[in-house]
Amino acid sequence: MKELSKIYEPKQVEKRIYKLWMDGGYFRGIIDPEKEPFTIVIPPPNVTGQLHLGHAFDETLQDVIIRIKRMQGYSALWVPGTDHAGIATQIKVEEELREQGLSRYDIGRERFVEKVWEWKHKYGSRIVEQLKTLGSSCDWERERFTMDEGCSRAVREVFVSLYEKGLIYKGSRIINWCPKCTTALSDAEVEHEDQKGHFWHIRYPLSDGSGYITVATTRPETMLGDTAVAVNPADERYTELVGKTCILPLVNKQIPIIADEYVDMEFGTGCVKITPCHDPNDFEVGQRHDLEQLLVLDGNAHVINGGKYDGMDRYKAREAIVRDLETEGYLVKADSCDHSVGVCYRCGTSVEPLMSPQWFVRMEPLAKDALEVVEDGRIKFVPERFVKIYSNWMRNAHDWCISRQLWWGHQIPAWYCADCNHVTVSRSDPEACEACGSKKIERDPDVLDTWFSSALWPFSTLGWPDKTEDLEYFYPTSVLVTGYDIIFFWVARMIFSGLEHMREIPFRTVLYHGLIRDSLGRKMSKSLGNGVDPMEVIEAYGADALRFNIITGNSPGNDLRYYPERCEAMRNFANKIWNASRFVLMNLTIQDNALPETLDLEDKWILTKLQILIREVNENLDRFELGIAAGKIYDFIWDSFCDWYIEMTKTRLTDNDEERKVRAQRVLCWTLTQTLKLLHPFMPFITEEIWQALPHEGEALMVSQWPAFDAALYYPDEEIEMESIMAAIKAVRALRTEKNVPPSKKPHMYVKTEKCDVFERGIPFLKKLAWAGDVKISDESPANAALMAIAVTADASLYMPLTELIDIEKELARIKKELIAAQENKQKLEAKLNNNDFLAKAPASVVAAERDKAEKLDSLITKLNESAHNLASMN
RNA sequence: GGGAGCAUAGCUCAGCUGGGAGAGCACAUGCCUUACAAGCAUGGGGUCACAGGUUCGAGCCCUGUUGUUCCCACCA
Repeated sequence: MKELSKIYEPKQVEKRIYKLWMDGGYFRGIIDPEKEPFTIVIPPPNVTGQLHLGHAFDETLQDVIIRIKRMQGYSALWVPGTDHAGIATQIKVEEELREQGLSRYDIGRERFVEKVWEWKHKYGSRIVEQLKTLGSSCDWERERFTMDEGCSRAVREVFVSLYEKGLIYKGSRIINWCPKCTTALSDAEVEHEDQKGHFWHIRYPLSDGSGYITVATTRPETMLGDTAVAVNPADERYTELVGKTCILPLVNKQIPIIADEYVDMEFGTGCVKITPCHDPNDFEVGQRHDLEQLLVLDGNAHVINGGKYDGMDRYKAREAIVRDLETEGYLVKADSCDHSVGVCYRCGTSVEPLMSPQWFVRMEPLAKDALEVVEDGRIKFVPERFVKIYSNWMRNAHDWCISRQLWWGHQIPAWYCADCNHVTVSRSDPEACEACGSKKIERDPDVLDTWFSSALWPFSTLGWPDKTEDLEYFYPTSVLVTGYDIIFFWVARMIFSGLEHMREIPFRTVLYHGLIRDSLGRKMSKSLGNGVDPMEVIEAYGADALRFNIITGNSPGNDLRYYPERCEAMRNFANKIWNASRFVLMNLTIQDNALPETLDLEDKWILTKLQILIREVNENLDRFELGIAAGKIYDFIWDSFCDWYIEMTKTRLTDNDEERKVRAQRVLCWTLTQTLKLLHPFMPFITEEIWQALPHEGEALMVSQWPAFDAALYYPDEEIEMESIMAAIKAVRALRTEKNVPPSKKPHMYVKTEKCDVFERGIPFLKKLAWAGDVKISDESPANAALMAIAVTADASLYMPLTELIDIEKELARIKKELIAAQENKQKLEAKLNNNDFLAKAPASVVAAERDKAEKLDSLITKLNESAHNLASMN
């Protein structure tokens, strides 16, 4: 490394280091009764997907956490895996087929599913490789797939057992149907967007010829399926119409006029057309009034049972029906209006509510416990505000439609008997109907919602339904890290599934993160073309830079804007560490890595700063404040270690005194090592690379011990002394900058202070860091003070004979500015200290601290006044 | 219709259980000070959205207002 370039080149390091970890087997989760387990299961990315920045965000957070826990001595396990992603994957394969002019029906189910498996084998490893590139320390020997043998068995077991408990049922209900994906969707899979539309007012003639009743609708095409018109029973306008019938225009069918509480008298005309098969409310009304059910749209959203409109697409039918209504004089008016339209979350097509026989999970019995464990804190949400969102959903969750009219997925284990209609639901494929023994049974063609298998992920990946050792040891998992956008899809369902099947929560804490947006705050999407490929970022800046960019400045639950410039800054940081380490190595003559027996002032200072850092970082990490922790490590390395400590050691490293030299080396090396440990979870590659080059014990940084606060290395007095010298150095630098004095000019310096012994020890630093020539320390003012420039701190006045360079006016102005600021501060403090309320009510420590500040300020003001006076006399 | 988040420097964002406003980038000035110019030093720049309240003390807690983003919702 000593020979290596001035610039850190991640490309030459990352692959090699990852291999070192893999070869060492450090990622393996090992069952060890002596240790406490710490488990994370990965939110499985789509098996055929590509890593995007959202994944990078998610995985980085998990990797940071698992690496910290591993170093803290837990038996850490991060279970990786991928999701079969029903619709998404099926669509991709269908697209490929389409390029050959084929549809899935052309090749048939069996061949199609084979093709998807081929696709999975072709692309399934891509995302895994990308995760590795990012540095993810997953236990790859435990990698799982939602459709692998074990997970499939878990799915089957869960389905059958829920069915047996009556928690899964099949029924004809209104579901959300995507005409493009030609499948049912769950409520969670429907997104709502406001669209401009019309509110059509349509006259339905009364059968007895006594007039009309006017209804209003945004979807006139559904009138083909109307089987009633409803009014509110309390609505006096229509009381006498209830019980009569009216004639459905265009269809010329008599339908009843009924009274139902559901109707809002204030809204529209107060009359509602009832279409039981195409609207959830109307369905309910229909049930209450025993209305006829008439389906008028098929799976492609083409009209059926609609006479001359049959075969028309739903929008074409709407146009035609409106036109006909107008021609025939039934259309009263068409108001423009905004209304909320449900669209498929996959393809964006407007979903069609329609009645269809589907499988459902009964939510009410499952929701109760799931609600409780989150509300009573057995499962902790970070940040807490998501509890409310979760509770609200869980309280109002409708039954979950789990059947999908797809081919790729877990096929529902239900067989229908052609002879007796009995449904056989079974853990193993049946030969015959369990009720009548008939062999004429046929399996339900539908598959399960992808999220049905994801819901089992925390325990199916650990071997359930078998009672495995993994399950025994690693379940419940410790932290789940995921985006707040899938609380309902995934988190909620894992919680009730864990409780139902394991009788135990699936995880103790859920750490939510936000979405990654582009630099303009927009969601990253294919259509906008604003997506950023993490692989390209890693190629350009390195995985560590990407990781650090993502972690710093983000707080739990908040969205993150991605800024390429920030990656550059983080790359620069990596380079900074690289060069600091090069410096340490260049000067290193020792073979072991231990602190020296004697410590100098600056050593005690940096060690104290390090202890403070360790304490704070650990506190932040306990609260999942990863960004704050990372920021503090950044500051320590760049400011404390590089800009100050390394510079300070230079005075010793060039010394002839061998003992002093080695002391500096030891503290440098030890401090760097501790710092690398703290930084490792965030920037694993560069830290490991450097650590390997430093004198060390053990095989790898990633399995070394995490730093703990050590009171024996905490020297608060020396810290204050050193900071006092540093303040003097800063003041001198400022003065020199003010006067444009280059570092090459090294004037004599005279320090007047009451802390002579401290400043005696500071002489080398004043020479090195404040570019002083000879330095004299005294508690008296120099004889020729009037001819000198003065820098002032609370503990010292520093005089330099720079008369010829001084612009006295400017200097006076500067000092006066400083004086005014100090006096203002003093006034505020005085006010506080003269306030009896403050003295009486504020904690004693705060009062003492304020008094201390006041004393320091007094001293500073005196000195500034002195300087001003001197300068004025020179003028 | 219900709920939540956000509003802090030119930009993007931190800011812990209330105790003198921070970082990165950008900007200005000066430095090749033999680890690093992807660097060093120094500096300018903020009515913490607005209005009340609680408190000895508010960016932080409470109430309201405005702007903005998002989530949920079966008024056709």
